[in-house]
Amino acid sequence: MNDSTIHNFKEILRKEGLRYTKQRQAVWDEIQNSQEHRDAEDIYMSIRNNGVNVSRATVYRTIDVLVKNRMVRKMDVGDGRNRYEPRLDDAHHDHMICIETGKIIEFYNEELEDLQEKIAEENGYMLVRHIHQLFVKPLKK
Amino acid sequence: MNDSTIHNFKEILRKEGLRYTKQRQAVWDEIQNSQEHRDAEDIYMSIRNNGVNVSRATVYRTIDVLVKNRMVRKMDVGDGRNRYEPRLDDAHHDHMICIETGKIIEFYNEELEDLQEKIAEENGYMLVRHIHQLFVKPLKK
DNA sequence: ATCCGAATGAGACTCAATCTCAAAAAGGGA
DNA sequence: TCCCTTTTTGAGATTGAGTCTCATTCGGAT
Repeated sequence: MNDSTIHNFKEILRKEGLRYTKQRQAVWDEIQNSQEHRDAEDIYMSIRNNGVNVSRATVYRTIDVLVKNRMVRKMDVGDGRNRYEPRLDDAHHDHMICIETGKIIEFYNEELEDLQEKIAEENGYMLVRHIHQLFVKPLKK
Repeated sequence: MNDSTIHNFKEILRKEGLRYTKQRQAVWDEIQNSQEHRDAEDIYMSIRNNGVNVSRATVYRTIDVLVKNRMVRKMDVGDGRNRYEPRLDDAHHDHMICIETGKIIEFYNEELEDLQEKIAEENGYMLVRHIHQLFVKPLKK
């Protein structure tokens, strides 16, 4: 974590009328510091292993704030546990999930993004957000 | 339901080594007869209201068989309850969900389908299946 | 009609996520 | 700094979709 991110995080808490606590900071640090796609239990355990006392309730509550403020992205990979990743830049991407290894690959394709907006508009709607996951398996060599 | 669908359903049960029961038929009838995107509880309640005694366990178990045999499509709309719809023809489509009304609109776009395969291949993978949902709101007039 | 393995169903169980509420902590004021 | 009010925390209870258990019932081949 660096000064600017602490600052931003505090700003968001202020904007939301929430107090700054070490538990909330720990949740944001934990998500921010590992650029992976982690579930809540994983985040919870890591924080505890780092010596910060925190409860699952607080982890979930803080994640909600972070998601609402677009600092964290929540993704449903279809196995019943949501995964979270930091939105360090604002660059959007979707995910490809290997059904053999469980590996998650990020991808971004401009044409795909444009096409989705076009489809929504053709139906009289405006695109707000989307879920897009490709379940794949390795190409045979 | 008509003769050909009963026939197909029985064929599938036979292929799977499963017996034909009125509960299994009732689940398939219920999904097949309403072309909507319904959750398991809804399907379960409708069958009971039609006077057929069935349990949730049987509803879920039968849905699994139908999904496996591509007679029913399972969709995760992200609210924790899966929705099911009959695959009457084999035509694939994705969904657009209006965040204001909850309405679910089906769409299909060839270009989009091709693009997804291309993206998977560019990354060394083969596309197996995908989840694609557009969350939209009505265009202002 | 009989028989035996498969199917059913009531309710227990799982597990991620949410809720409860007493106790602890934040932070503004003096 | 200490006080005081309000918010936050956390342990454990609760929820809810979906799965599992196992005694009982049923399908269907012979």
